[in-house]
Amino acid sequence: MNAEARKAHILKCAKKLFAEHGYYKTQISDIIREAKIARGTVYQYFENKDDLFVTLLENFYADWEKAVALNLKEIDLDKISAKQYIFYRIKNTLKFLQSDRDLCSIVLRMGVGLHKDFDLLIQRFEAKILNLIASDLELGIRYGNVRTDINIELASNLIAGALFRLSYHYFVYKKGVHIDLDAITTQIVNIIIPGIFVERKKKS
Amino acid sequence: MNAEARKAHILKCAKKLFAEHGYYKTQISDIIREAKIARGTVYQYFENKDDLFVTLLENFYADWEKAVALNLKEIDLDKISAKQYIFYRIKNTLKFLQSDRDLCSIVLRMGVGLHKDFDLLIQRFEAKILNLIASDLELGIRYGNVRTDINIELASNLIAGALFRLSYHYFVYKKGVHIDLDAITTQIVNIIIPGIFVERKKKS
Amino acid sequence: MNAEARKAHILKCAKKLFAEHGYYKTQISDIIREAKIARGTVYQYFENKDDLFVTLLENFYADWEKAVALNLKEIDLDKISAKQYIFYRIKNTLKFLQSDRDLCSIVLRMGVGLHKDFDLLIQRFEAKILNLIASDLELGIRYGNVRTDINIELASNLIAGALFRLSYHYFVYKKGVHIDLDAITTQIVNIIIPGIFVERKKKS
Amino acid sequence: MNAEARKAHILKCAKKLFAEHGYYKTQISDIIREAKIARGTVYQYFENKDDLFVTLLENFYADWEKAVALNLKEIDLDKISAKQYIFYRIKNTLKFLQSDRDLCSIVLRMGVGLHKDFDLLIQRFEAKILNLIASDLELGIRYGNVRTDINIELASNLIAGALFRLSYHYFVYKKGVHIDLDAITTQIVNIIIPGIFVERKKKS
DNA sequence: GATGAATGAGTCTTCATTCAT
DNA sequence: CATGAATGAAGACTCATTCAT
Repeated sequence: MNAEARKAHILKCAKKLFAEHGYYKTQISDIIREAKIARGTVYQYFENKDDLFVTLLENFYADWEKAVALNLKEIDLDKISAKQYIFYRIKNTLKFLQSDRDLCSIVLRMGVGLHKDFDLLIQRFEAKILNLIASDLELGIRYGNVRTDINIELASNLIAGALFRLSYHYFVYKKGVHIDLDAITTQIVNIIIPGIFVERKKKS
Repeated sequence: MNAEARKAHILKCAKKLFAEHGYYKTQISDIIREAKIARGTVYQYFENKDDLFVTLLENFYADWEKAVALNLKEIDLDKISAKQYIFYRIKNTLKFLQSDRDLCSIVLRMGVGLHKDFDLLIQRFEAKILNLIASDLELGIRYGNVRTDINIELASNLIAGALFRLSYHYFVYKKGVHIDLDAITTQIVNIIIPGIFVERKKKS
Repeated sequence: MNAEARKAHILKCAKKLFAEHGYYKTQISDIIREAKIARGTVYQYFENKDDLFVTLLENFYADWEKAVALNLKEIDLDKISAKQYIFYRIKNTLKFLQSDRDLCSIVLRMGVGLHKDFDLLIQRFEAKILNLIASDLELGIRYGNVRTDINIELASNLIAGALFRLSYHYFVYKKGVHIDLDAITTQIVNIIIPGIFVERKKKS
Repeated sequence: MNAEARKAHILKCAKKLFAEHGYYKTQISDIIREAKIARGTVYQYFENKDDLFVTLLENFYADWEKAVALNLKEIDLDKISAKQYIFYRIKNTLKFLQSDRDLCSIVLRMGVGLHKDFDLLIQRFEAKILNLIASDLELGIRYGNVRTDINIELASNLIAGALFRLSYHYFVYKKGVHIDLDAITTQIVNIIIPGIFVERKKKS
């Protein structure tokens, strides 16, 4: 196996383990066992464990950049509708993330990266929110407010993801900035409801 | 300080540090320095570091359960419209998450839990996606397809969050299950577009 | 409970635990749980854990001295045979050791004082030696060399105890001193055999 | 130094220290200082401190088994007298225990395994019993009851060892079982006296 | 005297990294 | 280049002892 190939091999094995057990629970010992190489060999190709992990992430981002650039080149803006454009963009984003489950797991870190035990606990919480949203949607369907062709599993994950990210963005990332909860909620509702709700002829 | 108060004090200090540096980068030494107590005192109130962390999470979930139960009691379903109901629900969810920034940071784990260095790298990726979405939205506004009253910062976080969660849900969590990317993308587009796009009189 | 009684109570509880789990595996926590007293109370009566243990041992030795002195006073050397004297002495020694099983266990430390696991391992070895001696005795009985009225269990423990102590005495305690193994073995054989072997009329 | 040799080297150093200071008072730090190796090296060869100690014991037992098997093979039962057989057996047992003073010290645990301080205390007690027995023997010699060719040091250790083991066996190990002290003492006396006492022509 | 929360020195153990072969 | 034994800094946890109430 030549240098290039060996480096790639190590990366692949490490990626799998990082995705499964997180950065801290993955030991060099695990990686060399998985890759069937000697302990010292890792350090021939990577400065240290950090470098190995960072290389993984950077490869991911480089791939992402390339994928986006490629996608943009393929689009002929004059020939497709805005809706088709959006469809195309979203599909390509999903396709990219789908192409490497391990990296997706690492980068999106939802329920990974800590102990298995912690993850389970966190997933329990997320499952609760998802259920709550799902039951609200079902309620809406029964009452005739929500469109019957909605995929509830998808819609509740979509809404939960949106709420989680917005919470993180406004409450953690932009800490200290004053937040007008009513204004934000109104915006969220305005964006989500039209796509979820049954269209009423008048005075909706 | 009585037992109850001391335990709460330790939890508070630990929470802050876990939120800031993640589980693994937070040492017992850090916690006792922050809490100004002796090493052994932590172990008087918690079995071990895990227990401390799990207690934090479990408290959070218990609080969440209580908050949801309380909110549901307050709602008089007959008196409010479906839209008002949604508004109320979303606002309360956000309010709850806003009430404890540290726990929000721990539980939503977006860019937390690993090294500062790794987090920055991951945030860079997320920022790129957010920018991409934002520029698409701006493009849409310029072309007259997207509503001009959309808050771009909010909308792009909403969409990114939705896409991240859906990717995680379908590609990581439901690994192995066959996924029809076109169908999923269509659903996503159908939900998001009505709230984002300018309503066209005909043939939109 | 007055001071005297409380001190005795603590000693009794500690003795039981030391006998069962050894010095190191017995924690102050165990003692105060057993004695149903507060942590600090132990230190009102004893300087430290060592002191507690040493007090136990010293009480034992003081009792032993008293018992021996008492026994000697009771004997009227002129009235009993040498054999009766030996009988009396041995019986009293055994009686004393029997009177306090916990202290006996602590002081004789055979298979106690370390982990349960270690003890089991050591007992396994001792059991093997005992079995070996017992089977030799049975062999001797079959061949008509050993007295049939011998209690094999007792005799093998007696012989094993003798050999263990002599080994310890000559090989550990008197380390460095030259040992003539043949001479010692001859002595041991000369002492043990007459009591074990069948008396032959001639040419034994 | 190859793996085999290094493991043996660690075992040897640990054995020496365990024999000298007991299991608990021997720290990993002591072992690595003695063996002139790094802390981590111990854990390359042994799971933990327990494993190190248990390995020592198990090696000892394995050696013992081998030694016994070998000895039995060497004996030609038809060619030696019963007395010679006993002599041979006892001598080999002693020889084996003599061959490894440290392990002998660990396994026989007489005055080892606790603090030096405790050991001294316990040895003081044992010395008292030994002296008592010795003085009884001297008394017997003066009165013409005990054989003059008896080695008093050896005989008193033999008797003490026998009594200690029997006490431990009947009072600690077989706790709960009813013990007939007179019967036991009679047996002991019957076994010991013939080898110690001067043979009387008549009316013994 | 009794209490038990607080203390912190002392230990074991882990694991990323090095380096001689 | 590959190897894997050796390293030792770092970190979690224990538990005898103290002391304010």
